[in-house]
Amino acid sequence: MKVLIVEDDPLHRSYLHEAVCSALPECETVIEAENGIAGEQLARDHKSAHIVMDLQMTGRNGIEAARTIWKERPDTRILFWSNYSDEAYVRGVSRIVPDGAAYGYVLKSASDERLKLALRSIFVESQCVIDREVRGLQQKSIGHANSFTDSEYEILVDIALGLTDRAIAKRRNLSLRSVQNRLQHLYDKLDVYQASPEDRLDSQFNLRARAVTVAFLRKLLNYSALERAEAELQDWLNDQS
Amino acid sequence: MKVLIVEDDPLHRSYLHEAVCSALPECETVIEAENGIAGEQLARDHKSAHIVMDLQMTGRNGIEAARTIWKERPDTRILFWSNYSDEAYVRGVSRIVPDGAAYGYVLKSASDERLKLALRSIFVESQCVIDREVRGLQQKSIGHANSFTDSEYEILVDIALGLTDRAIAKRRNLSLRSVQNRLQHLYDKLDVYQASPEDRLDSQFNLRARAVTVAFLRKLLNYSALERAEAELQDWLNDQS
DNA sequence: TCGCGTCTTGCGTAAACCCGCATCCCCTCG
DNA sequence: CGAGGGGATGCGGGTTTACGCAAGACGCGA
Repeated sequence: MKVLIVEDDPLHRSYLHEAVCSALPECETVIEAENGIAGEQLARDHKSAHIVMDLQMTGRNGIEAARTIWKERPDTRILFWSNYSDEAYVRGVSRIVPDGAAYGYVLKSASDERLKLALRSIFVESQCVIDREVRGLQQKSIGHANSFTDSEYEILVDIALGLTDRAIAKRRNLSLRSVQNRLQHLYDKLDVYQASPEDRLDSQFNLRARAVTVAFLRKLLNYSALERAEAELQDWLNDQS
Repeated sequence: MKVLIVEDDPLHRSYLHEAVCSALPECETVIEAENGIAGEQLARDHKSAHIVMDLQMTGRNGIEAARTIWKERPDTRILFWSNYSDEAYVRGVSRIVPDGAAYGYVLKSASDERLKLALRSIFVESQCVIDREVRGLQQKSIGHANSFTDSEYEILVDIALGLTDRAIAKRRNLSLRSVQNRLQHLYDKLDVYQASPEDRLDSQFNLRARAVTVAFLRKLLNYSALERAEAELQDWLNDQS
């Protein structure tokens, strides 16, 4: 068995290395990459390797790297090991995982035990292991109450990128009014309407900008999500030319 | 000599602990805190302690913690040890450092040597040690060309929070037009006007939202800055009531 | 096949934004 | 002390947003 570790923090990398060796005695090779690009390359070079991947890396982040790796070899087993359980990450991951792939998501705050167990479950038993906390988010993200549908999330990203209603309409193939319609749903769900109930009507807030802010504060969006979205946007803009 | 370490990642914490012991043999006590709140408390309990602090922590982050610590004891020596050199962090730190205080800012990517040298310089020699890369930012942030004045930064934060022009005017004691004036300067500097020169005039972008986005992508803003700004905003809103 | 909820569109309006043009005020520099 | 530059304001108007109202469109069980 081979394991590829993709993690940019040297301390965490060596900790992982040790954890892998101790949890998987049958593993004879451990390879390390310190960023997403190198990780993709090494994954190509070592076709049979299982992967442990950090999500937050500078440059090419874990989600992007995982996407290209899975694109080339969908049955790769990947364990995401992250500091955070931002909804943006969780959503990002579940958006790219191929059907039937075995993968995992454990938080860095988890105990040694938990990490080792996850390593064995995924790489030996081919089981999915999702951290309880992350799982909670996924559930909520599907159960419709107070959570976000894909179309709402989509439009959230679009305004976060700074597109106009018109541009969104063009991009998503909708009428102007539909875009605005979706926006209203978004505003409702994000509860952007200032907590001041019987306060004066001057709402103080620019709904569009405020929506992005509260999404950020709620971890619905984060830097990495924005970065990816911006890249996609640029692609689209080029196609448009 | 006493040293207080404030850092939420256990691996980094123990690494720091070791670095401190080896760089400062004269240090007889090392105390650890795993978040900002605990850090503030321990700083109160150990008046003479020097501090090494992480910036990015969940809950109360390093900048907030440092601010209250410095408020109570302005001559405390603090070494910030961070993963990033986002302009938002650099700006946040230099905004709160008291006159004449000895402090430091080194990146986690720095070598052992660099870290140990910084520890000795600050805690023994009372010198300021700013990482070269961070220093670069600070300079640029003062040299006016293509950098941001405080008033521009201020209004950037305000729109990032989602305030309307009117609300900003009230908050900053400006006329509506002045707010819009500053906004235009901001848009200029952020170069929000779509890179498409001779492209069709439909600018695709909602300037206000786009400005926030590019500020984020350029690390002029980050989560922690938003969080702080939001807290200040809430205070202000309450005063308004 | 009917009925119902959800999503999409149009129309129309009031409010918020973006911004060129033109004063004023204040500070600095020669 | 006068010239010049930068920021604060007013005025005016063209755009874009936010959103109520209402008519279709689509899908899905009874």
